[in-house]
This record gives sequence, C-alpha cells and structure tokens, in this order.
Amino acid sequence: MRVTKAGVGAAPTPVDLETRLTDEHHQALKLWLRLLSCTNLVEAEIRGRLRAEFGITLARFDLMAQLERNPAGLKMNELSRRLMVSGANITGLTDQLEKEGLVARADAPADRRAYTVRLTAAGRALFARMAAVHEEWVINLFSGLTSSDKAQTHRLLAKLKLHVAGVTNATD
Amino acid sequence: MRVTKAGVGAAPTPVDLETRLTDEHHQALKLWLRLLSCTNLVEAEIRGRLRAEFGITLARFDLMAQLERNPAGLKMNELSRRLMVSGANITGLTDQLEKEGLVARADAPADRRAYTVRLTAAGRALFARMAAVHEEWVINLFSGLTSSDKAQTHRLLAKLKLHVAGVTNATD
DNA sequence: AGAGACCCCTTGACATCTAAAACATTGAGG
DNA sequence: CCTCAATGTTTTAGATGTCAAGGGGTCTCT
Repeated sequence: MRVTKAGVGAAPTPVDLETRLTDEHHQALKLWLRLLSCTNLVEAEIRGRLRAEFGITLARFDLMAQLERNPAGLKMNELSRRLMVSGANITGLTDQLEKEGLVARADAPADRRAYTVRLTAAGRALFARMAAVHEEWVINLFSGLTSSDKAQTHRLLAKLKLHVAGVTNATD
Repeated sequence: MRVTKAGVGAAPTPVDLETRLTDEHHQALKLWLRLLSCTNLVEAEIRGRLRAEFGITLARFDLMAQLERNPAGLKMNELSRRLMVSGANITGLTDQLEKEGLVARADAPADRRAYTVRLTAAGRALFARMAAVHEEWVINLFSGLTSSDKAQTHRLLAKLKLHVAGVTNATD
C-alpha cells in the first residue's frame, strides 16, 4: 500500500531487490484496480441506459437473456448457476418479472419441487428490442480497442480466469 | 445474441460478409462477458476471504483503506467521491464502522455542516493486518499472469478505460 | 443584514444481493 | 413402507446500493 516516489525524475537510481519486489506487488494491485474500474465503468453505463430507455434493471435483463437462449425454459436452480447469484435472488427477480408479464412459471415435468421459467411472448418481444440496442452499446463502448487489441485482451483474461478459477476451487 | 453453429467441424465453409460482421459484434460482447466474469470471480474471492478471516465486508474495507491513506480524516462527501458511491451510502457505512469503534466522526473545522471521519487506533490496527493479507491475496490471484502479461493487460485496459470514459462523458 | 442559491449530511422508500434456515419433494436403502 | 440424505424453492435477516426529500449551514449578491 506504500508508494515510494523516490527516484522519479531524478538521476538514474539503481533499483535494488526490495524496491523491485514492492513494484511487482504493486503491479498486481494496480492491474486489479484497473480491471475493477473498467468493469464498473462499463457496467454503470449499460445499467443506466437500460434503466433510462427500457425501465429495466441489469439483473432482470441478464435473467431474460438466459431464458432467450433457452426457449424450452430453465429451472430456478439452473438460472441461479448461470447467473452466478443465489437462489433466493432468482426467486425475487422471477417474482417481479412474472408480475410484469415478461416470464411465466410452469410446473417442471417429473419434479414437483421445481418450476420451469420461460419468456412470455411479451417478454420475447421486449428482449429482442433490448438485445439489439444493448449489443450496439457494447460494440461502441469497446470500439476504443482494435480487433487485435480485443483478441489479445480476451486471450490474457482467459489465462487469468483459468488461474483464478483454479485457485478459488483449490482453496474451497 | 444468436450463435450459429453451422459449419463448426464441417467442411471449410466460406465466411461471407454478413457472418464476419456478426463475428466482430460477438468479439466485443464476448470480451465484455469475459471482463465481467474475471472481475466477479476475483471480487467474490476477496469478499469471501475478508468476511471469513476478518468478519468485514468489502465496502467497509474500501472505506477504511481511504481513511488510512488520509490520516487527517475525510469528509463524508470526499469519501463519497473517492469510493464512487452515493452520500447516503457513506452515511450508513460510517454509522456501522462507528458503532464497531473502527472510525470516529468529529466536527469539521470551519464548516459546521460537515464531519471529519478518521480511523480510530483500533481501526488503524485492524486495517494494517488486513491490508497485508489482502495484498498477498491479490498477488496470488494474479500470479497466473507473467509480469509481461500483467503489463500488457494493464496497458490494454488503460486504452479501454480512456475510451469508455470519453464515450460516457460525451453522452451525458 | 437578509434573501436565495447552494452544499453537507441524514432519512425513508425501494431494489439487489447474500447466507442460513425452513419446507417440500425426491430417491436410495433397509 | 420408512427413514434419511439430497435437492429445489422460498423465507428471513441483514448488507449495499440508489434516488428523492428535507433540515441545517454557508455563501453571494444587493
């Protein structure tokens, strides 16, 4: 957490081992903070636009996106896994989307404990409109990177994701 | 949002212009989803460990980090700007940290509307312990990337951040 | 002064999210 | 059958976040 400013702009100062270690530490921390701020910037922008133009929240949009990809319907528990949020949360989101007529619960075949959640016709229609605009927003927000930049970032983040997933599971 | 699977594993199919456009669209979307999932993975891990080992939440940790960097204290309003959350939120966080004896409010000099928030001795002691461990977690989580990888990702994200910040402000 | 605009913080109403416990159903073994 | 562990959903309690409204303080302009 300490940032030494010594040597900046001064005569060429030899970097001893301790300083180098500190710098490597900072490299990870700084990358993490940048990752966080990029994600937050984009997320806040998309969240705000969805709200302003469609009166919908990001969480509900994401849930509808999953259902659109699975027209046969998904169980609450599958939604929970795919959206990486708790089941309790899915209950709440589904309740509201159902109240707005965008999704519908139906009994799951062969398991009376479970529901199958599907988009209604109204839900499909609304989502189609939103998805098109949403895609353009994302393309536009990321247009500061060239195609090659995007490919490279995608690759580097794949490496990171794999490692983090490994560390995470190993620790469990 | 549609993913055409046609041609995968089949005879070499020529990629026409429309398909290429769709792929470029997907490039941005896929990068965005990867960025999001990387951030969420790391954030969830850090949040969980802070909770498990120190019984503290990320939001409170972040607030304490700001105070540690500013021993003279910060006004609520400055905390709000630095943490990029609403003032109402800062009120709640400060209330709780104050109840736990980790921070203290004091009247601000020269402005009776404002408070100055500072870490207490207990807060400083706890934060010192947490910060050290936190830094190690981050270094470890990002150790799947080489130093060069980290530098490159940092650079690419800088480019992205700049562009997004530009788009965001221009639209306001 | 003093009126009005502006700023700082808090409060209240609401949306997400989590963890943990309560329920109900299922399925496997006695 | 019956028990018991696993599974699917909901409920409950609590944290984090937003916005809008409002009480006081401060500042500026006349």
